[in-house]
Amino acid sequence: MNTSENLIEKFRNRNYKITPQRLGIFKILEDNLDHPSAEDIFATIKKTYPTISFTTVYKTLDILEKMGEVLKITIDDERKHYDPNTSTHHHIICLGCNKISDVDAESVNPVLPDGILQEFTPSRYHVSFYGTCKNCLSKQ
Amino acid sequence: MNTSENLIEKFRNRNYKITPQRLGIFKILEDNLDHPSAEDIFATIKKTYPTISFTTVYKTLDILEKMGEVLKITIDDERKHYDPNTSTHHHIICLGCNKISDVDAESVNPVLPDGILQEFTPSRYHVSFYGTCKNCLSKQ
DNA sequence: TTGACAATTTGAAATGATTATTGTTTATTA
DNA sequence: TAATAAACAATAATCATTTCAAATTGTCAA
Repeated sequence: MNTSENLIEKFRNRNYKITPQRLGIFKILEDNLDHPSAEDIFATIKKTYPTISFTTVYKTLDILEKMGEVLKITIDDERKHYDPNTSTHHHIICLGCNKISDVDAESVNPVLPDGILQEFTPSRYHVSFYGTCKNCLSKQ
Repeated sequence: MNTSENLIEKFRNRNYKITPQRLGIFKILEDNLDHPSAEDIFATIKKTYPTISFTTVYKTLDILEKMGEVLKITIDDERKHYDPNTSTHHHIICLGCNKISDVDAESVNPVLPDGILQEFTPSRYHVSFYGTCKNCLSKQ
């Protein structure tokens, strides 16, 4: 989980420029546990920079993902979500409202069978839990 | 894993009509371990029914998914894949060529922490492994 | 076996997320 | 403060998937 200062430093090291827009996106991501979509981030930063374009948001998120500073989560059918917590952990999504919460990594201990290990060199894994959140359950 | 006959029976029970197109899709899915995308299925069935439309393929897959007869897999960023094996199991995808293979369920034993269980009622889970397949590894 | 009808198929157009292009603006550094 | 390379905003394009409105067809009762 990076601070904005962290990301500024890392961008500098790679000769990426620090623009107010990028800084704004860093700040939104800092300590963010909400797993925002690109659209969520766009909507939030638009309050500060009303002229920012979607392209800038996607571009910045793309750089961050390639640098390994955010995870792109594919648990939701509809759209991708971004997570600044890049340490191994997992997610549960509500099938009613699509709310995503973190699940600690300790709860899972996957072992790949030999057959797979002969065919693949694994690099990481992610567990998607599906369920219904308290709020959606009460509405049913 | 359903046979075509199985699916015909289940469609009959729900008063869904058995059309040649649908039957063709059932046959493609039967014993299919390739995790085809909608496009893959479309391309295959087009050989038998050259006039079939993409809409029919999506519609049929949608019915099958809602009936619980196929799983829609979201492991691949680019597109969804369909799996006629609906028993709990997991997948590994090659980051090079997007090839997807099955991973037996026994290899994984996730336990949700209490905090999550107070917020969510879980219904299922799926583990996505990411790695590189033998073939792609040799090309690097 | 046929006819009626509702369900299905088709093809075209729409959608929504994401990416590419282009000309303008800006962060950086000398 | 000017030079310049990078990033910006706007717009258009792309791609997977959905929607929609005829035209067609599977099914079942007569």
